[in-house]
Amino acid sequence: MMLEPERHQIILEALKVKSSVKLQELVELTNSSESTIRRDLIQLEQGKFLKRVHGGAARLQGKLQEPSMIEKSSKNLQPKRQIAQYAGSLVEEGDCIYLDAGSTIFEMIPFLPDNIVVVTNGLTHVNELLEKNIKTFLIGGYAKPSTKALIGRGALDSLEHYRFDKCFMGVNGIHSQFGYTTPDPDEAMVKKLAMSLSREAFVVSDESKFSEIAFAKIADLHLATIITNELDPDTEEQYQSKTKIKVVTS
Amino acid sequence: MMLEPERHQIILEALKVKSSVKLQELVELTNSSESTIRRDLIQLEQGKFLKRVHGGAARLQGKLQEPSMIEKSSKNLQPKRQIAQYAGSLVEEGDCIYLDAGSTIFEMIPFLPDNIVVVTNGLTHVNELLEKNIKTFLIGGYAKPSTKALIGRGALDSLEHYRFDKCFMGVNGIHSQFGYTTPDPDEAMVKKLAMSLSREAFVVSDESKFSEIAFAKIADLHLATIITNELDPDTEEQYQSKTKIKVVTS
DNA sequence: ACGTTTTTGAATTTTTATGATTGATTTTTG
DNA sequence: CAAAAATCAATCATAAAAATTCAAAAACGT
Repeated sequence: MMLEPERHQIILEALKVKSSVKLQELVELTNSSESTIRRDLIQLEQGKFLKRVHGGAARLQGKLQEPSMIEKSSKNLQPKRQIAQYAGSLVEEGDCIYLDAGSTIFEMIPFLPDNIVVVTNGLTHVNELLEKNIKTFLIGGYAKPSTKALIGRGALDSLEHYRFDKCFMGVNGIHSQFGYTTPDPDEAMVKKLAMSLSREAFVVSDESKFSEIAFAKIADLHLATIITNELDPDTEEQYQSKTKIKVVTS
Repeated sequence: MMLEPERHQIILEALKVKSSVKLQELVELTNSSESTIRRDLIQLEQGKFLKRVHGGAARLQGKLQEPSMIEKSSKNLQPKRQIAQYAGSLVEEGDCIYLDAGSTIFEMIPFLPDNIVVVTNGLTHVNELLEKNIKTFLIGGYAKPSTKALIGRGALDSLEHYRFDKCFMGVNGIHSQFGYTTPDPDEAMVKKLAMSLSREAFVVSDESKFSEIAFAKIADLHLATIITNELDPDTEEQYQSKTKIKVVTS
């Protein structure tokens, strides 16, 4: 028999060689049954690692698979969606909110009510927002090629014209002493300003960011409510004392 | 048997070599039946990957194509693309330019040098620009759902922070008396401001916009150089007297 | 070791993709 | 302009694959 992550690895590796694989090939490759492979494919599709087609699976174009992405299987992605769903439920009709760039926040969009106004610095969010008929404003700024976030002076200038009921932020590090951090100082400034313009700020993050420190500081812990999934009790207690945390359980 | 994505890939590869393929060729290439290929072609046409023609399928020229297509002699280029190519050739290395939203201006992007800075209000332009490694800034503003252009007060505020060597504009009407016009007043304001911030302004348009008048006025004729394709001699003379016109011939 | 939960594989029903067939439409040919 | 040839759209039967269900096996925590 074969462990689940090992099979997933084999499937993704097979898709690196060819742009599509037949289900039967995967059955032979892994010595598992059809049913098992099917279940694997369902999981991997949900995690946006591949596209399922009749007869097998195909690589999805547009997304390059980073090695780090392969390791985290769909197990880490289902919780991510749960967090997003909860965060989305905090937004009320008529709200005016700021959405930070990045994939974590992107996941929230399907769960937003549509009678709201959204301001964002995430280029990738716009199509999704407009399809939901949400009134969308973009701030200006330099379009960062890697993340398609708008940053820099233009972004800060644009932001100054707005005030928000709520804002939702992605971060790279959450640390009890150093607060919220992210690698790019320019991005940090945008996040910091957006938070200060909001009546209520939320940091949306999975547990992997806790006790991490990135290069540039955004703000102190107490300036936002953290929305995350299950933590080990020690960590949870440690942070509960510093700021509000909402733990989303399955 | 063969998986669907694999067939699709073969079809698209075939269209990279030749500008059109016969259905029968695809049948042999893929060992599938006519019906299957027909169904594939319908799908691919719906996805805007090709155009279906009697007897097979043809490449469509609107989409972004491989760099090979840039090398094609100008005689094969459609008028719109010819105009775009000429407009692109006006941009010099080191320039800082403004690109208006809209499909006409979008066509210019493949013909731009990459050592430039671009500011734009066209959301759809950004991906294309970044893929060419062009330093790209977006202005802020309301994201208009139909055209994905950024307009409104946020757009005007953002623009004020920039100055441009050149700007390239799309318009809906060019009229010897009423000047340049476009249907949306908010868009007109953005265009007007961008033009006034540029050392040199260019209106890029095919001949269909001449003598047309849309609702909102952008600017007088003499404030921009018009880049267009062949006009009837009367029209050309009429406008020559009011502003500079570059007529691109095949 | 025991009961519980999760994972797996086989058997089923349902759905889907395919290729052949038909008649209609378009293009080519005389 | 009409007849012939080619291509197309629509329908249908069938074979392949997907979803569903259920029981056995493995992993897990106590």
